Amino acid sequence: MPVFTMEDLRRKLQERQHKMTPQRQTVLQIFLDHPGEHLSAEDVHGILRSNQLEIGLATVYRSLELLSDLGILQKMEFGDGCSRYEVNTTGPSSHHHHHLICTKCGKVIEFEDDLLENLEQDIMEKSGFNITDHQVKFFGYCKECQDSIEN
Amino acid sequence: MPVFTMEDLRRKLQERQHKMTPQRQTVLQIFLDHPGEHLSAEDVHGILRSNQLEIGLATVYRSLELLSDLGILQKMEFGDGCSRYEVNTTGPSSHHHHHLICTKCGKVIEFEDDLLENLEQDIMEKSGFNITDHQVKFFGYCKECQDSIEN
DNA sequence: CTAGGTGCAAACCCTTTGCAGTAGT
DNA sequence: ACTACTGCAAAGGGTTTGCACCTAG
Repeated sequence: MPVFTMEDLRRKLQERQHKMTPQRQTVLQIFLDHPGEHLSAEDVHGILRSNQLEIGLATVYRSLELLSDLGILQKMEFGDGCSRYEVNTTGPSSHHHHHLICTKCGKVIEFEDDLLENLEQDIMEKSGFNITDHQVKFFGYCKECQDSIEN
Repeated sequence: MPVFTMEDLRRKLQERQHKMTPQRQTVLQIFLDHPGEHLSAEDVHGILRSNQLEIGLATVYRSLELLSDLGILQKMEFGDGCSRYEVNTTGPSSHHHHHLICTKCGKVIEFEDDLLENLEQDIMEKSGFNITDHQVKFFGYCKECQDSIEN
C-alpha cells in the first residue's frame, strides 16, 4: 500500500528541477488528510480556505496537474462536469480500486479488484497496445436510491 | 446486435410524449452512418454542416442528451475536454466493448469483452448496488507510438 | 390548438494563460 | 542570482439557458 510522503514529493520534484513550495506541500497534505475522497480543484480550494490557508485557485489547478504528472495523484471524471483527483494507487505492487457511481444521487463508492490484471496481459498480446493503467466505472443505483425508488 | 432504427426512436419518443423531429432523426442518422466513431457535439455539428444540413449547436447538444436519456446513445469522456457519444451497445443480450486510449496520440481503439458480466453480479451481491452499466478504459501506448518512442 | 422543440445569443462554469511580482535552490 | 512559482484577472472552450418563434401531434 504505497502512501506518498512529503519526502517522495521532494524527491520527485528534484528529479525534474521543480521546486518544493509550501503550496504544493499543502495540496498534497490535503489528499493525505482526506483518504478515499475524490476532490475537485474547487474542493481543495474550499478546504484550504476553511483552514485559513488561501492559495490561488490557478495554483491549485497547477499543483493538481503537476502532482498527476509526477504520478502522485490520479485524475478522473465522474461526469459531474469537473475533474477529480485522488492519491494514485496504481503501480506494480498495488491493488486497483474502481468506482460504483450512483446515477441518481451521484454518490461514488469504491471497491477493490485485481481481476483485470490478467485481462490486460491478454489485450496487450492481442492488440500490441502497451497498457499502463486502467479505469473501471460501474453505473447503477445505490442501496438508498433503490429504496427511495420503491416508495 | 441491437442497432437502433428510426422506428425505435419514434417509439421511445412517444413513450415520453416527446416529438419526432427532423433534427432528432438527423442526429441519430449520423451515428448510424458513423459506426465505431466517438463523436462530440462539435463533430456532429460539423458533419451536419458538410452535409448542408445546418442544425443549431444548442439543438445538437439537446438531442445528444435526449438520445442518451432514451438509451440510444451512450455518453463517454476520453479526457480530451469534451463529451463524446456512440450508439449504445449495452443491454441484456449485447456484448460490451471497451476502449484502449493511447496517452500519447489520443487514438481510441475498441475491443470486445464480456468478462465483467460475472463481476457485476458479484459486486451487486456484495455491495447492494444495483448495477445497470459499466465502462472500462485502458490507458497506454498504441503500436505506432511505441515505435516512435523507440526512435 | 397546444405542448413541446428550435435557433440564437448570452450566460455559465471549469480550466488555462499572460504577466508582474515573489521565492526556492 | 537564476529560474521556477504564485496570484490575479482576463481569456478560453465546451455546455447550458432564456426567450421568441415555430411545428409535430
